[in-house]
Amino acid sequence: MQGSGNFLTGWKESLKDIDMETITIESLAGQIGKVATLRGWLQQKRGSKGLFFLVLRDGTGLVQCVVNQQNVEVNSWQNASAATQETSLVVTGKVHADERQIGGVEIQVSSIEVIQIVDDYPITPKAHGVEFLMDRRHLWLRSRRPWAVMRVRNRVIMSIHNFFQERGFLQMDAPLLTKNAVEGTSTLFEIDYFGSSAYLTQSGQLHGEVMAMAFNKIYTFGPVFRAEKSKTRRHLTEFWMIEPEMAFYDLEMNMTLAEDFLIRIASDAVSDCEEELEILERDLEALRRIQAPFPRMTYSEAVELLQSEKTRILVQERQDALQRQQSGLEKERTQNRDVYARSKEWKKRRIDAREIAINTHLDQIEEELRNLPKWWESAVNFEWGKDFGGSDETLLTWHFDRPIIVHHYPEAVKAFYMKRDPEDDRLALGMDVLAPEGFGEIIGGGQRADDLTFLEEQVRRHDLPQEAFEWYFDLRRYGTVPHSGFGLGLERTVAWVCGLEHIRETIPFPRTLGRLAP
RNA sequence: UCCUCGGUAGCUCAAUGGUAGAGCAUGCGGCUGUUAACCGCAGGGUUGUAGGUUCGAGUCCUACCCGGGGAGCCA
Repeated sequence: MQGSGNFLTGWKESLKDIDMETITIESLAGQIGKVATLRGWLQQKRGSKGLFFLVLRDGTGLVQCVVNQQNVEVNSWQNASAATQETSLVVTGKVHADERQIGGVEIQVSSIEVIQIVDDYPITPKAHGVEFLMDRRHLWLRSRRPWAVMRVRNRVIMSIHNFFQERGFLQMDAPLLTKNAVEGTSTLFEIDYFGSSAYLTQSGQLHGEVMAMAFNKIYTFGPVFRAEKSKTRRHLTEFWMIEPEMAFYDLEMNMTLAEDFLIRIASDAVSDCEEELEILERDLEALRRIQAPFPRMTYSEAVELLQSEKTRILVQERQDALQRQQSGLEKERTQNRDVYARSKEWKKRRIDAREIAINTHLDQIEEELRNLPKWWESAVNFEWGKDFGGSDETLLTWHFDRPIIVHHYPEAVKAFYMKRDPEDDRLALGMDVLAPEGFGEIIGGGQRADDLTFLEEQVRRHDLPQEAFEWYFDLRRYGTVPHSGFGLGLERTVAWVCGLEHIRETIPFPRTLGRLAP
């Protein structure tokens, strides 16, 4: 059947026929010398008079397919000639090893059938802005970069399940619709629930505690919703959170679990996502350094470090490095302009493109140079008792090459259900894990209050409705035990593993302030 | 809500207050080993909106709309 089917008129039937012999691009390396049939879309096309190079995408990878006019029927040659970007195709040909090509293989095409020719695919293989791409997210997902990110996301999700399942945790789900706010209503999405109001959950925390008292060690894995009006690279209004909750765990055990957990995620990504991380130009060494032990410090120690001479020196060094980069780029730009007039046309175009890249980079450097003094000022004036801001977290993580754990926070900046430090009532047994390289807080958690009287008092102090928490109080009435847990933000974690600047690239369809579609 | 940067061709970006341009994409032509292929030709614009200053505004001023980044808040 190779190369002879008329797909233009009857491709649906034919697809069924070839199903047995169709293989995916990712499995081509084991098919050298054989004839393979591939189904996919045209990512890119190059060519000359009697020769076309088609880059085929099938979702599992990319492969270059060479069409030589002398080796194919007229019909196939016309199909190759007519194929445009994202045209859906069935390609049959011999698999050749070729180290120069993507995936190390190349298809010597014997026939091409077209399923649909495409006109004017909007995402061209050139630079595009964020807004343009996000408006076309349904198509953008076909591109190489989202391909890599989504595959890493999938790997991270599998690592999470494997990690907990291997340790005897039960995966259980918390409800998404809730009657009451856990921590204030300002960040909750309110919905109509048969005439009365309800909210979309912003955490599975309290229900997680219920399940831990029933099943010992559990983890939730589900979406949460935050109506925060934040427009930053770290925020989504809908994101996925993983919340383990463990009976008979204290803060120390909680921190060790979080540490083992992140090490597992990073090491699985390094070993299983080599190709994806290479596409994303991720520094693998940075991920390989994610080893125990993570630096641990109390909030007070963190404040001290933040305001220390060591931080000032780091800021100074960063400033110097940026200024060196800046003058280097400016010098390059000047040199390019000098040679521009006597350059050939193609070279001029390279220089033009490079100038745009340099200008963009210089803008970023200038912005950071503007910010650095403010960051230092804010750090040195930091008052004990406040929560860390984004810049404070970034400066703290600059001191280390792996995630850091900050614990024993002032109780005022932590949730009402946190247990107090028995030795210092001003402190809560909470902990945050801050990812390195400025990726910020990816885990927040702690040991939960297990004393009924204390919790009732806390609910009063926070002006929360007592009756709504009766079921929660029951956990402290009937067999209360020390217990702990934490929440991991999936998208922030994926952004960190992939080394992405924007969190919105880490979820298939991001929901942010001002974006609800596609 | 506040601060800050931006909005020019389908896309990415240029343009001292003085005739709106380039590359890519698209169309046509050329090229048998391309890797963001290359070479030639062509079409493509109410410069976000509304006012104002000026002999003259993409450029300056005012207001508004939309977007990026950040603060607050957070994973």
